[in-house]
Amino acid sequence: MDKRQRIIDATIQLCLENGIEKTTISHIVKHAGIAQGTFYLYFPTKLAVMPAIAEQMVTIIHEKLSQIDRSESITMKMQKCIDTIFANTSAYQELTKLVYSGLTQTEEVKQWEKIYQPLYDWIFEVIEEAKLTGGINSELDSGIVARIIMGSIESTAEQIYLFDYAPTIQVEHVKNNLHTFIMNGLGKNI
Amino acid sequence: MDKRQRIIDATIQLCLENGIEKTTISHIVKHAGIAQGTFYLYFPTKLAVMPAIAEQMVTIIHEKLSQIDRSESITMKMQKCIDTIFANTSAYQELTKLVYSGLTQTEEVKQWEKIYQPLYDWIFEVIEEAKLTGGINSELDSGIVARIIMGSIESTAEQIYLFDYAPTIQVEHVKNNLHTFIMNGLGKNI
Amino acid sequence: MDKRQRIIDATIQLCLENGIEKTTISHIVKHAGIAQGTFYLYFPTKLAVMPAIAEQMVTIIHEKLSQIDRSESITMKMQKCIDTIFANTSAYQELTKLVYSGLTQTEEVKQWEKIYQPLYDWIFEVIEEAKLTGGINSELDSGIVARIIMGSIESTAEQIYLFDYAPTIQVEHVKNNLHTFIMNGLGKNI
Amino acid sequence: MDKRQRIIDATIQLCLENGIEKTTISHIVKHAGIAQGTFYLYFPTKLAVMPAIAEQMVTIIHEKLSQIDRSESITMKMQKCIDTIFANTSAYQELTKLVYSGLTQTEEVKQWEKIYQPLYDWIFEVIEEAKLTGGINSELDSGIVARIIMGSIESTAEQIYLFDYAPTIQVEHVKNNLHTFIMNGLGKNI
DNA sequence: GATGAATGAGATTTCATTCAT
DNA sequence: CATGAATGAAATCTCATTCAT
Repeated sequence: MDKRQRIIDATIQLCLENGIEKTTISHIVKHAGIAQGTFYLYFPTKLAVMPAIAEQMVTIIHEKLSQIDRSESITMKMQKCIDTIFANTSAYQELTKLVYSGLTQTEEVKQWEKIYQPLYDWIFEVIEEAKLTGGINSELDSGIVARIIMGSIESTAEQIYLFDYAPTIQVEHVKNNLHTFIMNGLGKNI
Repeated sequence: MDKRQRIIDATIQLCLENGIEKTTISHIVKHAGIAQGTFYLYFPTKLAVMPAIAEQMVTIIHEKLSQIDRSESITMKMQKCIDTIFANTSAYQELTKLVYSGLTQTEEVKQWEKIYQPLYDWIFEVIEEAKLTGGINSELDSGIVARIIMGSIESTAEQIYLFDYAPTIQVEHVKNNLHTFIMNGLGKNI
Repeated sequence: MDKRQRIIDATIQLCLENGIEKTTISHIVKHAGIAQGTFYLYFPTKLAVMPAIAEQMVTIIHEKLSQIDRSESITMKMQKCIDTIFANTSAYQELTKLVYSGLTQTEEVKQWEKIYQPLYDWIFEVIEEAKLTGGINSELDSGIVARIIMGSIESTAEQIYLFDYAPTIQVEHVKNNLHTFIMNGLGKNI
Repeated sequence: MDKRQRIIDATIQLCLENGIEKTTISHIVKHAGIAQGTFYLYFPTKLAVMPAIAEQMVTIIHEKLSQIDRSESITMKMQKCIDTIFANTSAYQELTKLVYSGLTQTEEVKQWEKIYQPLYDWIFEVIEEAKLTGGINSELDSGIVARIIMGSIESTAEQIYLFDYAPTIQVEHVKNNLHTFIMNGLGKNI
């Protein structure tokens, strides 16, 4: 019904199937079941749809993170955060690729920061809280470290699921290393 | 002389100037000073040039890392590694974007792992050596952590230079946080 | 007005002037006064226009045959049929060639039968009527003989006009032989 | 070994597989295992290979016709001629198509007459002999009728094998009609 | 004779964009 | 708001032909 949403859905599906380059507005409108001209009533270009897709994906992750019990330890929270990102990257491998290359291809790149904000905020809160409750003993800038952590989790997940590093069987081993590294990094247990 | 190299060079330069989308094969051949058809003798499509570019970029970084004195401490080496990646990402912002979206758009994705191998190996050696000389006291898997570290450095650099996070003035502050986080992560000073 | 018809007309005219090989889609659209992309809204390839042309040509011949008075003798009708096919092959030499090689080059070959049907039907009717009125005394299968006759007329006309057999001056002599042969073949005058 | 023959063979095979239009000199030389430039030492263009192919095909038919016993009756000879052409068209359906459209596409068309000469001559001799021995009582011009007959046999065979007329099961029925028609046409048995 | 990398004119094809309905 | 036929600039891609080796 909602034409805007139908455009987004069609774009996701087509890009997943054929890649961004080969997905054209003509294909999108055909797949969305709308007229050629209608596209332009909602988006100026094909790449302008990407932020909407990214937003949708970030929202999914954020919802999962929000369900984590606030009273849990930072160790546990970070564990679950890693699990969530890994699960998401695994499930939406191609979509992740899509969002990445979609965003990097345009001036929309700058929006990345804003779209990711909720995730950074979530980690930020976790760190700040841990600082207060003595969960960690860190001198680090929470805002910056939040980004570093999110980046390291994502890039590790990508290396595994997108770039084919390591047999899938070792995923747990990698996740454990990553978790230890991050907790160490935050100065936990010192 | 070498036509293949001239195609790669032209592709890099044009993509840096105008972005991937707007760089066409027609532009490339014109800039490379070769005939239209000659392009197809070396690459089947525009995107097929990307792995060659990625390789070249990794080579540049690797050469810089190789120049670091082997006798330096791991702390110093990691510092210089961060500096190198940041400098590179800053200098070749667009090329970085290019490599990223170029690689993710094709089946070549899987090559990424292989192309990056030299960089992972360099960090791996640094960690292993530090373990031996007592520079760090880590139980972590060096192969995995090498990838985590490289990922965290790159993603942080990208957030700064590509996604416009943080005013440039704070770059040193971010780098310090990143360095501390990594060294902590490795279990240094425990 | 009708873009499809304009494409067909332009294709015919250009192929008559320059041959099929040298007629390009670019030429066709220019001559038809439409945009390059418009061609592809109606036909996927140049050769896909051929069946439409064949149909048009058969229609022309069929109209001429239809004008022949039904009350004439089979001898007269066959004479006029020969004259019509010869005149047509002579006038549209290149178009005939075009239709032939156009149709044989694609999967459309099978359509030939269907397109030619009206001509076969016309001869079929003539033979059947002659059988009834005693014009001929033939045991032959009218459907099959209709095709044999049409084939012999066309191939003879082609030998003369396309393959340059016999000086033009002898055309009447050839036509007479052909007519006698066909009438004999049908068992006339026995 | 013989490069000329290898070009011809490659051209036949490739045209049978992909059609004339889509067969390029590049494909031919690759398939023939010779260098790009070598082609031009033997043929000026792709279509210039066609007469060589036609010649090859006509030679095959002519050899079969030559094996027919000279002492047989014209009725028998014509029967065997029909059988030979039908068998050939059936076996080399695609090659026939190829030769046809290949020849009609160029100025080489005029060579058709010359290439076919041996076949016309064979029928010519048969008719002339029959005239002498009283096998037929025809006033027709043997040279012209030879062409008419050959044309009618070929076009009928094509209708059956190329254009899909009539179920294969009726082939004998068609051949019988054709034979009767031709013998009648020649004035036999009057 | 034979080679095959290189050429580049020109063909096909695509597709974002418009605009009258 | 919505449509979709038409556009045409510009892209990709082909391929006959050449020529230095």
